[in-house]
Amino acid sequence: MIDIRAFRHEPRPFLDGAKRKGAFQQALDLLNADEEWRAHVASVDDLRAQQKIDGKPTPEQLDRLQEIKRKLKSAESELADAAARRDELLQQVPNPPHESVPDEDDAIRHWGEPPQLEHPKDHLELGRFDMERAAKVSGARFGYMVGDTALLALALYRFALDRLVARGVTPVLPPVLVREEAMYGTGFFPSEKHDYYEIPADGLYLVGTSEVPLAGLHMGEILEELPLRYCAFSSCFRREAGAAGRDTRGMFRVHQFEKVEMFVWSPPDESWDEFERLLAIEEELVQELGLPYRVLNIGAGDLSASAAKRYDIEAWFPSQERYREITSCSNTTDFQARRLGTRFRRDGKPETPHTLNGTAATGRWALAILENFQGEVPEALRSYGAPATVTR
RNA sequence: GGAGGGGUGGCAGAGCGGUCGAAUGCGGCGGUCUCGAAAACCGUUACGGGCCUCUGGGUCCGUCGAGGGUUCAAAUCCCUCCCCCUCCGCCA
Repeated sequence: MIDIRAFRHEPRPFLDGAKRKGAFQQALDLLNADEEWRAHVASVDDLRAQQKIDGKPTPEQLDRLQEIKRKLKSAESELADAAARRDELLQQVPNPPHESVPDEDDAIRHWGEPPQLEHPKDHLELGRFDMERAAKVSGARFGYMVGDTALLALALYRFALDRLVARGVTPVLPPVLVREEAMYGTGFFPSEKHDYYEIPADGLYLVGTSEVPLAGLHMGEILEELPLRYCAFSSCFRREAGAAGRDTRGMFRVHQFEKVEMFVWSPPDESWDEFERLLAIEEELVQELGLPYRVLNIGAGDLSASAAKRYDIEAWFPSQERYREITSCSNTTDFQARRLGTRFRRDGKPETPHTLNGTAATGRWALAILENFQGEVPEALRSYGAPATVTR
């Protein structure tokens, strides 16, 4: 959520930002709801102050105190209503985009050359994926990766983890089943609730990304030292309810995949440097694998509510003859941290840190590797257990 | 899954209807002492919100796992939920 006090103090940047993300009216409404809320806070606080008394009250005092109690009851319920309206709007006002965010997606850089292939085979023809049996066992949009293909994917995750650890990033194997609070705190709920799997019997949810358990790690804490740089390997689960009819072939878009995700807690004044560093790490990984790609500076309208800026890397997919997303990294500034209730101490005073996240490898990378090199495996992955050539 | 025991400040741990945001100890920070340090001693040390502000702060309100309730008054009494620990069972 946004910093309501900053918004109150200087509304313009937040209103402009909300406008770019299509939530101008909500921001305007919030300003009014907040003013109303503050009026109610004042009257309730005043009544409570009158209610204070040391020791036993005299009979005359008792009459007055009972009268105050009655007034308080209605004042408190009005306050609760005002707070609910304010909070609901507060959830809807997005993090303003950074000034360098364009209106439309902007390809800021290309690297590598798409391979010249007469008749490129796609990943299903190159690797060993068993989609039919997965459908039998789990349903549509699940897949088995078998043999060399499984080894390729595992080598990829281990490679990414290894490069990150070498940079001092702390590796984590997180829980992937989380409580509702973690989903709210990270901003995936309530807006995208239908996109994730729920375990009703236990009130838990399967995470769509390990960003959730990584962000949740320091929920409600006051951190003593920043930055904190983590990466996690986990399975990710997405219902992708609205995606039917698109990318249905093979493992390109499935309900379950594995991912190595980076997550950083940063002091506010360093987060834009951290952000560029995350992108640089992603590019180095993709470059070491030799995948041709482009970098997109994502347009304001495509940003999530929490992201102030986002870079995607899109790798070339020969079978589709186009660039497709393989990473996404965002600076959510203080938006997500405030919602999580995470702070850090600087000069003895608590402040809200910035959080950032970015992809360091996913199963989709394995598809890009198969398709771009038509079954040959990049040197970098061979020491992590992948065969030189993937056979089916 | 069964049976017990607990959740209080950075940590440990008192308090069990008003004088309690909360004893005491440890830790942290500042100071005295010292060539310096240790020890000792003195002081200080939770978070959030509203309003005011000479941006140093002032003032009022809230917070003792979370949410409800009883009461003029709740860390203390009642209800629901969450979490942790111990023993047994089960399991990788």
